Amino acid sequence: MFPSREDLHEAKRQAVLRQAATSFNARGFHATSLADVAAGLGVTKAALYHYFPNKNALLAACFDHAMALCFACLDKGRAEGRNGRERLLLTLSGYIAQIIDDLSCAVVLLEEGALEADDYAKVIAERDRFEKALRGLVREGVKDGSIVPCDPKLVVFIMLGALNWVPKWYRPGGRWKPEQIAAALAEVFDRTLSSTPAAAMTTEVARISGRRAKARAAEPPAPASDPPDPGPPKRRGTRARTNGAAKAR
Amino acid sequence: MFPSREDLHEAKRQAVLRQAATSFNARGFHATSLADVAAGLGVTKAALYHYFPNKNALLAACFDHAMALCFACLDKGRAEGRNGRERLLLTLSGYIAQIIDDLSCAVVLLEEGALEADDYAKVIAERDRFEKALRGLVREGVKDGSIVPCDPKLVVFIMLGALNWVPKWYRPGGRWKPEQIAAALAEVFDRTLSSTPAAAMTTEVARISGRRAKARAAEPPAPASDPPDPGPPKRRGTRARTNGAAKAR
DNA sequence: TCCATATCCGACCGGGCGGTTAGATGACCG
DNA sequence: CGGTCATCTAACCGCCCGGTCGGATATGGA
Repeated sequence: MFPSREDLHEAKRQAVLRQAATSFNARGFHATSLADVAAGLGVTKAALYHYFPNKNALLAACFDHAMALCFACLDKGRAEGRNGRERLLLTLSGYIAQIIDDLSCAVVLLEEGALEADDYAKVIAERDRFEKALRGLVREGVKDGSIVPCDPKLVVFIMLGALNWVPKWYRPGGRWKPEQIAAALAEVFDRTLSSTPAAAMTTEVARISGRRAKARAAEPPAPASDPPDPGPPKRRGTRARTNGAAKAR
Repeated sequence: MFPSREDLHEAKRQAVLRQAATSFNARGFHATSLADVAAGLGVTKAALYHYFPNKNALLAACFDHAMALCFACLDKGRAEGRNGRERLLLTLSGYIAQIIDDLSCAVVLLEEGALEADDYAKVIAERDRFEKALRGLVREGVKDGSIVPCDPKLVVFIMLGALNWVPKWYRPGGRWKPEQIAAALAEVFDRTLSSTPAAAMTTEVARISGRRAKARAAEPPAPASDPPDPGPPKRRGTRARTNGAAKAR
């Protein structure tokens, strides 16, 4: 028999965690009782205590899981992107997929305050590390010319805000499929950051083709130059041209 | 004597509301007890019941107030902007100032679920109206050429997400002043939406000059054309040029 | 087969919170 | 001065929720 005793235990633990994350996301941490979580699994409250010592530990585990996923996205983005902008947008695409698809433990991000002091410190530290890494990608993009000069801290805040807000309006059965949303957001962020901003964006998210490369990664590998951004395209492509230096300093 | 009996009552009511909003924002609705709110005002729990029938009514009042401010911003933006993009960005600048400065009742937006059914329906209806209006501004901007073709619904979601996230990272005593943040966000959104995106943005929010026109409203009134966006500037200004049609459909 | 252990349940406890009530205080008005 | 009403408090109630406990059932190893 494959599933050993410990395997089963771990599997159930995961199930509890997922259910808890779902409930917390739906109604908020404080508004969710352990009885709610248990009911969602068809067991009673007391059963949960076989897998977690208390409610706060459950929340902490949600955060840990979410942060782990964040860093996984970061690694993937770093590996697959060809310049700073691509790496950043690939990372964020992954992040959003995680938020939408994965029953998203992540969005619990809203209730950090509910954590106990030491758990809180740990999560915040991790989150800071993640944000610092994103800012690093932005700086990288500015340096290699794929991203316009900007304040990395600010743009990262903006993007994370937009992403973390998604669960507020995303409707699982709705007309916008997760991949479409991820692609659309990447497109908008690309417009914001790219040193060669698009002249137009998709006018209907619902019409974005299913499989669509994110972060412009699949665009023709830029006829001319390579990894560092192609710079102003030869002429009248799908890119807008920015004018002048100014503001930057 | 100026303050009549009713005036005093109303003033205290407002004080209760502000305190409640502050507490709700800080710790969340469910995590805030009425005793907390009362303590913040130096009174006891029972006193609050002279001004609000129950805790939920308090929350509902917060939402009402917040939504009223939203529509005030909208009116102001509509009146002062010279094209769709300006009107939109002015509105959002006001919105953010409200969130940051005004002890922000608004951010309670996160706990809508805590409202009772009928209050909930009312707030959601108002919020939808507001979002619809913003989308209208986007469409307007696309039509008058100040905003690139895009999906209005999506970009509004993105912007509201970014804005509603601000309270998560804004620190009252910090290096970024509220006006700087408002200006910086407007600049980034401008980069995202403008049909003539800037070639660079501010690289340090903390260095943005105090009084700074928002939404590009104060830029030289565009030597040539008028209200509708100046279109691609004559040559090498501070604006990037976008290339081609493509994507739009 | 029998013991040890894991799993889960029903019942319970203690505390905290929303909400109520009775009464004390004081301001206004005739 | 006396009555009325607003204001606010202290004390209390009932409920719900996090957490615990003893016991029932099942599972697996020797």
